[in-house]
Amino acid sequence: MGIFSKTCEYAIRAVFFIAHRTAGQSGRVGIKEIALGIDSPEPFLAKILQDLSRRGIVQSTKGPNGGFYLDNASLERPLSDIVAAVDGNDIFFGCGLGLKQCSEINPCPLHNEFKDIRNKIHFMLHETKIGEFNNELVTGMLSLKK
Amino acid sequence: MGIFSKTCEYAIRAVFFIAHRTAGQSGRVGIKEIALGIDSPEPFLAKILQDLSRRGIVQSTKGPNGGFYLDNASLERPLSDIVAAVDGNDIFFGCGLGLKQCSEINPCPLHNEFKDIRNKIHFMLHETKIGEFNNELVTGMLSLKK
DNA sequence: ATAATAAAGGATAAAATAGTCTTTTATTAT
DNA sequence: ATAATAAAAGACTATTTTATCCTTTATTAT
Ligand code: FES
Ligand code: FES
Repeated sequence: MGIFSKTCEYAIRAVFFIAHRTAGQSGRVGIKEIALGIDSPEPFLAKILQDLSRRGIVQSTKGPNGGFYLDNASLERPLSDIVAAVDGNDIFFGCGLGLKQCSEINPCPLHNEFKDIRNKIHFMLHETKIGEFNNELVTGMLSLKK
Repeated sequence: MGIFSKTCEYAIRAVFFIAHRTAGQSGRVGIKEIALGIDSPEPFLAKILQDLSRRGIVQSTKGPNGGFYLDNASLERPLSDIVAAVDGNDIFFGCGLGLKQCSEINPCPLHNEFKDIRNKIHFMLHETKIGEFNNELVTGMLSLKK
C-alpha cells in the first residue's frame, strides 16, 4: 500500500491520460483505450470513471464517438480534487499515528514533523493541475504505464 | 486510510507506549495496559506485538510479572524499522502513482515532487528513535490516545 | 510439584477494498 | 425508425485488512 489507494492511483493516472489524449482537439477517448494506456483492469476503471463523471471531475458522452474527455475548467482543476473525491481528506488533515484528530493541544509524538510533510503533500497536489503534463505525456517523456 | 496501515499505527503507538512505560526501571508492561494506553483493540494488538516480538523489535517474557519491554538496543532503533516490518518498503521507495517501480528513466508525472516527499518521510522515520519521546510521554505533553 | 499468570499460536469472523459481469440508457450514423 | 456504439447502473465475487476467540507454552510465586 502506498500513499494513495489503488482506486486513487488508477483515478489519477486515468485523468492524466484523458487529459493528454483529448486536450484541444475536442476528442473523446474510450474506456478500453484508457485502461490499456494506464495498465489497469478495464471494468474496475469503468467504475472509477463512472464515479468521477458523476462528481463532475471528468466529462463523458455515450454512443458512437462517445467517451471521456475534459473541458477547460476540468483541465485547470488541482490534483487534490481527485484525491479528496476518491480517498477523502485524511491524507491532508489526519493524524499520522491515527489519533481521532490531529491537534496542537493533544499532539502525537510525530505531530510537528508529520504536519510538515502532510502540508507538503497538500501543497504538491493543490499546485499540480490536471492538464499540466499534457506535453510531456504526448512526447512520451512521462509515463502512466506500469 | 492515512499514510500508514491501521496495524502500523497501532504498532508505532504501542512501541512508544512500551518505551516510556518501561525505560530504565527494567519493568514490564502487559498487553491490557498497553491496549488501554493507546486506545486499541486488545486482541488485535496482541497479534501485532506477537509479530514485533518475533522480529526482535520489542522484547517480552511470559508468566507472572511478565509483559513487553524494550532493551537498550531497541530504544535506539529508528521508527523506520517498525514501518518497514509492518507495512513494507513501498512508502520509502514505491511510485506514488502505483507504477511497478519508481524510476528516473520511466518517471510518472509526479515523480520529481513525490520523490522529494518520500525522502522526507524516510528521513523523518529514520532519524526518529523509538525512545526519543519518553520524557514528553511521561509528563503527558504528548499523547498516544485517540 | 502445583497453581496462577501472561504471552504465543492458530483458527475464524467481519469489514473494507479491489475487481468482474450483465443489463440498461443515451447518442449517433444509416 | 433502426441498428450500432459506448457509458451508466446494478448485482455479484475475490482478496486483503482488521479484529476476535480459544488453546498451548513458558515463567514465576507458593
Ligand atoms: S496529532 Fe498526530 S499528526 Fe498531529
Ligand atoms: S515514477 Fe512515480 S514516483 Fe517515481
